[in-house]
Amino acid sequence: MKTKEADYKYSALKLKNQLCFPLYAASREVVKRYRPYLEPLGLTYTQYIALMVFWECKKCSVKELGEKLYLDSGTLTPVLKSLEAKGYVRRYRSSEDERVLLVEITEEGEALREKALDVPAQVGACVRLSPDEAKTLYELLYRLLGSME
Amino acid sequence: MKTKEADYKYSALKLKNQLCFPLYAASREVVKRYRPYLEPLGLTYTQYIALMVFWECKKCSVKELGEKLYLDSGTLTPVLKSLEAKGYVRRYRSSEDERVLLVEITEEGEALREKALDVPAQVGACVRLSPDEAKTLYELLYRLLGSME
DNA sequence: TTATAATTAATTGCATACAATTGATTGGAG
DNA sequence: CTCCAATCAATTGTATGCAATTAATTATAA
Repeated sequence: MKTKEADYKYSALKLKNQLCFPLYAASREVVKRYRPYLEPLGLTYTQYIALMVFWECKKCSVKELGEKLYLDSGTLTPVLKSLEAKGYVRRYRSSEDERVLLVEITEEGEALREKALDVPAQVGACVRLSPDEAKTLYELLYRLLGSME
Repeated sequence: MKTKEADYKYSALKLKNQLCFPLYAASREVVKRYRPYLEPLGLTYTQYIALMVFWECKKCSVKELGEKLYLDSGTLTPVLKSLEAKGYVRRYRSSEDERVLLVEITEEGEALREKALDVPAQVGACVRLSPDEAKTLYELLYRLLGSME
């Protein structure tokens, strides 16, 4: 087989022709940018986005949280136990359905919201996309997520 | 503080207003879609993209591989040892510079390329974005990656 | 009612990711 | 030539992610 034919045959297997790879790489690179700002708050990125849910809805079940974050109990259980150990959430079984574990934010968890106020802007400053580009990227990512249901 | 004022104050901390979150979620969801197609080949996604590099360049150092994949030796060392255990790559120190570990694809590794030929299209079928959308997303992701150097 | 199916978290096992450190080797300044 | 800094991979320790299984509880069908 000639080189050019092989190039064509295998072109779909080239890293440069993948959509998933820059998605995977960019995701990790951006998450890394959170560390300098979250570490002083004693939070990891996963703990931070979990808290973000509780800052908005105060209380929800592990299942609901998992649906919002696209994570399962295998990942969330240790994250929530860690947040509970830090005093930011309470965990307890629902009295109406003992299968359901409810998670509720504490006063300390609420207070952390103030300290996190600047995090989005600080991380945003690391990412030099125009507002238009960021908006388009945002919309395409949600379209991608929605297209995989 | 009134509710509307609080809404405004904390709007940057809402999950829906994050660019990173859909990036993080979409990345994991897409990587998950590889599993049914990579498992029969005995590969994980990380092993697959590492092999993708070797299918193109035959041989490179851990450092070079890390630059291409945005991964460090802490992640790559076990991945490469696993690929070596499966017989897909060889690992050896450079004779010119003993600090450098060279990784080279084997015949078995080359052969796997044939079996992986359909993987990109199979995963692509799970993602229903138009060619234009996919192209724009691809470009924005690389722009994002480049903007964080 | 009662046996079975479905639901929900937790657990287990494995494979990353990555910061920080270590160890071996090389390069460079004086 | 000789330290000393730099480089490179491996190691260590921590925190995910996730598939698969388990355990407890609830819903449902016969």
